[in-house]
Amino acid sequence: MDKENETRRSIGARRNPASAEAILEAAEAVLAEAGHAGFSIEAVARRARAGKPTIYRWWPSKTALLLDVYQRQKRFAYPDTGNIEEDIAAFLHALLANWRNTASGPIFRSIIAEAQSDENAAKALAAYAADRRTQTGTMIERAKARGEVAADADPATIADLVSSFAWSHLLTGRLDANETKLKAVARLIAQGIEKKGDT
Amino acid sequence: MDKENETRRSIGARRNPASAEAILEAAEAVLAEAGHAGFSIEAVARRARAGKPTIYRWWPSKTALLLDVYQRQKRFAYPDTGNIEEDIAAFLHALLANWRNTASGPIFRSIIAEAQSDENAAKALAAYAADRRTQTGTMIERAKARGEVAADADPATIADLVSSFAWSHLLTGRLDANETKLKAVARLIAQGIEKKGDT
Amino acid sequence: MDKENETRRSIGARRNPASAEAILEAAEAVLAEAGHAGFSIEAVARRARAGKPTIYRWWPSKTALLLDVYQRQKRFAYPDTGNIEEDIAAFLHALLANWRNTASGPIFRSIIAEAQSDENAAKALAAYAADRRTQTGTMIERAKARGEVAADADPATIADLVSSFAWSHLLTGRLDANETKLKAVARLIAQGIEKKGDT
Amino acid sequence: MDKENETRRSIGARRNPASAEAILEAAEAVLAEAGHAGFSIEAVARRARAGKPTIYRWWPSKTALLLDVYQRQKRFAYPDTGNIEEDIAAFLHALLANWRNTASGPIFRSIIAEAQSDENAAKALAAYAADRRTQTGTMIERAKARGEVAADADPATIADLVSSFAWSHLLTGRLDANETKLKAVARLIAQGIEKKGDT
DNA sequence: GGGTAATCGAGACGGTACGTCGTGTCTTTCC
DNA sequence: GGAAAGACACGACGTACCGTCTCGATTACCC
Repeated sequence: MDKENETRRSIGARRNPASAEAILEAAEAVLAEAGHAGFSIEAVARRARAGKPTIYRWWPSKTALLLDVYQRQKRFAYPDTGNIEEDIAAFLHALLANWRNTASGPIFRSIIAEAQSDENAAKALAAYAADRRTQTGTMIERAKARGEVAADADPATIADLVSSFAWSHLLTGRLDANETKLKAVARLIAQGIEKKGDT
Repeated sequence: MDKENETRRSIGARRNPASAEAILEAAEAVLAEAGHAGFSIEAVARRARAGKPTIYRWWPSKTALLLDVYQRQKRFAYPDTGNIEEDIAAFLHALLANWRNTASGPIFRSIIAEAQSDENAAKALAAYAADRRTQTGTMIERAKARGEVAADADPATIADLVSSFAWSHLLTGRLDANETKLKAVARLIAQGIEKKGDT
Repeated sequence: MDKENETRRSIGARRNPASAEAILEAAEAVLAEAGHAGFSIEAVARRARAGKPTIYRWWPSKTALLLDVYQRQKRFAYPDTGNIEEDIAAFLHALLANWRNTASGPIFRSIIAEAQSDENAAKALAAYAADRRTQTGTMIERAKARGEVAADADPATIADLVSSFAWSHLLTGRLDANETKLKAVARLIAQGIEKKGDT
Repeated sequence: MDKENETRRSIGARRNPASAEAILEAAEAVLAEAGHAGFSIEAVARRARAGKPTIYRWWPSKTALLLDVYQRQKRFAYPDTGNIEEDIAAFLHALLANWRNTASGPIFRSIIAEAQSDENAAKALAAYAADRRTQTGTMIERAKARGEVAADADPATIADLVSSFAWSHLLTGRLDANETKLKAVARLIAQGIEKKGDT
């Protein structure tokens, strides 16, 4: 915090980690305070007391910086309650709460927005989303192993459905969805994929 | 098209429909050719051979213009097959096809992107999405009336789940989702909301 | 004043004097309040509750309107004290006071400014200034008749010198020139043109 | 001239003299070609192939730019003939000739016009005019030292009278005043301020 | 006394310029 | 050779006026 109240100088012919750090922190702060609209390289440079070229040297585009900032965000742990319906409900609850209470919500909104016009952002987002689906899919796999889920249910598809629901709430400013609704959705999906009792 | 190769004039103290038309057409063309990134009021004005103030007079923001363009594009009938699972599958299929095959897909992507930074866009999008959920909800209501759906299932929530799935495919460039996956999702949701007891 | 609180209507196929009057009054008021910078046809039309075309119909340009407004201004009487030095001093005093205390100062500034780019204004101003020089010249003629002034002194040139001095004070915001300075200038000129006592 | 047919670049974190030069040249050219009415920052920027912000960075207002252009133009030596009447005549002659034969005349007209609406221009012009009066006043001071001028004559006031006469001729398109008239004015003023007693 | 013609207010139209902001590139100076 | 600093050309932003137009209504004049 106060270690950077003085001007940073070059530390020789190599990247200054303090600058990189300051820039990422500034980017996060700007995003949290001013949102995607106020997020500009200029604003980040001003806030980080860094030169614009320093930013451009290490991040080729606004999108690259956004993605880096997002990577720094901590992720929550996947719930494992032993019951798929409760798992899904807890997952949705934790995801929305995380987006609502940390800087990661605005950041992820920005990335999605950016991905609609920027090719690199689009690729990065697609890759990230696919990875998330796989991760979330393991939750379903576990339930399948427990015999809760029908054999023909595709974990990635189900994960897709769950996170799509979360995304649309993020993108339309509905992160404060009430608990009842989340539970209803969890039940709906759990019921939709449940193993029919050997009928 | 060629009926307006001359300069448009004022037609008195009221809106000139020819200008409105030209602006919407130009907006659509600019969006199609330059994408969301290249979409600016200036570019639209140039293309439409209209003055910037004329655009600002009738559309308070870039987003308002985008939404108008989207409304012009989207022509979409809700399916009614007499079976909720087929209805959902057909709905998803038609929606993704519409986004994929017309200009409406890129336009809607732009609107969502815009809504992440612009407050007015956010409001406009939220209102639009809520309206869509209600519309789509009627599909569920019909099924409920037919006795296909459990009494405690909330049509808006189910519509939300369905359209969220479509949105996330739009936003991550997966409009070419294969038929099997769409059918699987439709079955999953139909099963998740089906009326018990009749089994 | 209150005779025009209602919307003026056409009075048939002829100029409505009430409109002309309202426009000239509004122009004068706008000029007095906002100065040359804030003087626009739009502002005058708004203030006069008149349509812009009504103004353009009767005054082809901003300059024409300005000139008309200036013509409406009352002019002061030329002093005649029986002594040329006092006449000049009184003339300068009255002219500067008139410009300072009435709307005519800002208006005349505007006309001079306008005349620097507008050809018509330039012609009108040149004609007006020449006329003024002739008028003021009569003051000198009288003195000549009284034997105060040398025979070879050209009244128009002297009037030119006097009014130039006033103009430059108007144009550089020095209308509040102190009395002593005006008197000194009057004495200087009077001395410069005095009949040398038959020496 | 042709050394800058390519785009100018930044030369680091300091003012690029080539840009300043190009802007001043462009401003002069625009003024010469389009006159005061067609003189806009946009036009200058276009012509100079410079960005508008570059102009605004160094010249806070249109007038500041105009004044700079005027300073570049005006090269003017004060006459010193050893006789005040001849000095004044030569000064007037040289000043009007300079305004008539170089671009400085139209430019100064523009500045005066601008000063009638723009507050900053007014201040800049007032300061400039006061400085000129002081400069011209030294001509009178010299004559005073030679014993040509009465002790109570104020150099600044006399300079004011002389330059006012020149201004009014500039502003009303009378720069081609004949020599006789200028001489008459010079004699008038010289006579008006001459030291008495020595007669 | 009915039709015509010119007037009125209103305000939209295509434009141009305003002054500001952000973009990504460049160069110098300091470490 | 990295870093801060900040100038550069560019172009979009949203606003204010420009001068022109077309409207619907309102009379006065002329046949």
